[in-house]
Amino acid sequence: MHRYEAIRAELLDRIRNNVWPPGFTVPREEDLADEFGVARGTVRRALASLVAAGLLERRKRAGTRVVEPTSHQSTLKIPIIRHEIETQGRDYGYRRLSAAEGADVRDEHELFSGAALRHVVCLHLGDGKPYQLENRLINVDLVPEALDEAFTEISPNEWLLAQAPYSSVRTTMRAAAAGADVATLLSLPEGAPVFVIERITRLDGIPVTHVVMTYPGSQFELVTETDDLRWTRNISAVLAR
Amino acid sequence: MHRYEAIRAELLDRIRNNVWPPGFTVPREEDLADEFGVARGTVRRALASLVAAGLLERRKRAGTRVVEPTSHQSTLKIPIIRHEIETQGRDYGYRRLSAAEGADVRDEHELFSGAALRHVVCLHLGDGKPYQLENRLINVDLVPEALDEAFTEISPNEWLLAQAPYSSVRTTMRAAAAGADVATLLSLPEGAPVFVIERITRLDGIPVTHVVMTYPGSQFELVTETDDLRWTRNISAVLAR
DNA sequence: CGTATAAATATGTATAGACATATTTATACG
DNA sequence: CGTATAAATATGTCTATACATATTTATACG
Repeated sequence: MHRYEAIRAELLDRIRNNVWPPGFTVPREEDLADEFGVARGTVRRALASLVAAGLLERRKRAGTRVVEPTSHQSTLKIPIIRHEIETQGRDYGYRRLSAAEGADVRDEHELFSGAALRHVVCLHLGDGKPYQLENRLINVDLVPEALDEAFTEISPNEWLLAQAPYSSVRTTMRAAAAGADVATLLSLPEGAPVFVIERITRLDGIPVTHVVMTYPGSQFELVTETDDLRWTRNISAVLAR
Repeated sequence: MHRYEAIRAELLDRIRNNVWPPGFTVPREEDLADEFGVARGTVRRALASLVAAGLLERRKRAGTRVVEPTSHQSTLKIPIIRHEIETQGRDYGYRRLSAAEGADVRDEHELFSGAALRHVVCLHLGDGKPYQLENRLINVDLVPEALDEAFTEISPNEWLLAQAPYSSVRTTMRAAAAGADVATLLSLPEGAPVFVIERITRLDGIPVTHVVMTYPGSQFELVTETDDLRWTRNISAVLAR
């Protein structure tokens, strides 16, 4: 175990056991360095990792304080769906249902402010059964290559991830009831619960793509896991049954 | 802008524009330090932040490589529900529905391996309307103070966050149909879609508490946002309509 | 007594160098 | 020609020091 790790563990222990309660101002770096017999840089490293974990907050001159616990925090990873299905040892299947461009495409959410769009609807299957419905708009002003791609073999999700750079992402998750059309496509009774992930991806503020991914509620769940700290940024995974 | 930030921005640019494509081995620290005219430590700092962001991976001696983009990643924060409701400018209401202990409590998931348990069911309201149903088991072998708390005024969620230390958390999210009992408590028609968050909290591997939180599907959504990088750990928020 | 100004100070950035440690690469050997 | 062994090397850890910069704290002033 490295010195900074040992120091981090010790500091974490003091926080966990309320030796340093929420709101407490931690001793300054120099004093901690003296206490542990290390250089200031080593203490700084331990402190930085506790800041990243959300346990401490620091302000220049004002010092370092223990954060009040107010929320659970974890990291969420949403992988390429093909990998997700294949990881489970199931057969991945893909079907493009429709593709449109130009005047045929309506920007319902008025997100793209008039940009030329491509609209693709497709279905991802696991062992032949519907697993995810992907409904996607692509800004072809920003990604003109999308016009040359039929998306009959590769899904827009995967294609875009490889092609298009982006700078910010907004992900929304919700539960909903399947409408008539979605129910048919996913082989569900109308009104059945579905898990919906909606994502808007931007490059420097301009929307690149908007996607609504719909999963049968009975077959899908999102799992994130954290370890090590009182709460922490961390490894996570998506599982589905 | 600090030097390490400028360097990070430049490296990020090279990755985004495929000057350094996925799989590419980045020049060694010393060469980068020479190129930018800074010390090795400064380059290391820029590289470290890109590793944290999931864009680079490094192995001793083997070098630094650009990661293949395989997933979207974001940070998820689930706040204390009272804060969540109050932040929206709505009236927070709380009602304990039931509390049990001892032989009355069944550990359906066989999670606690025989530990003494406390079982609390309660309802969180926004402007008087049901917002979240909280169904919780607490390991009183680990948190004996939970026996002295009636939970008529403070919710177990909030009480535990202040009291009990933990080391790992597993969060599961899914869409489901409301059963008869849940539907009644949340004032929903039976079979209506609900958003379910289930969380198991452990301390050194031993379960501290297990909670199932159920939200009306029509009123709740989870939002996470990232910015700055191709993909990134980052600020996030929970919104609900 | 409040307010502007100056001094003090904890954190933040950056440097340069020494040594440790995984891995890879080169070399020698059976 | 494959395999064990030694050398080379990129990243990782740690130290010690200098200076920058928000903020706070103390001081002087109207």
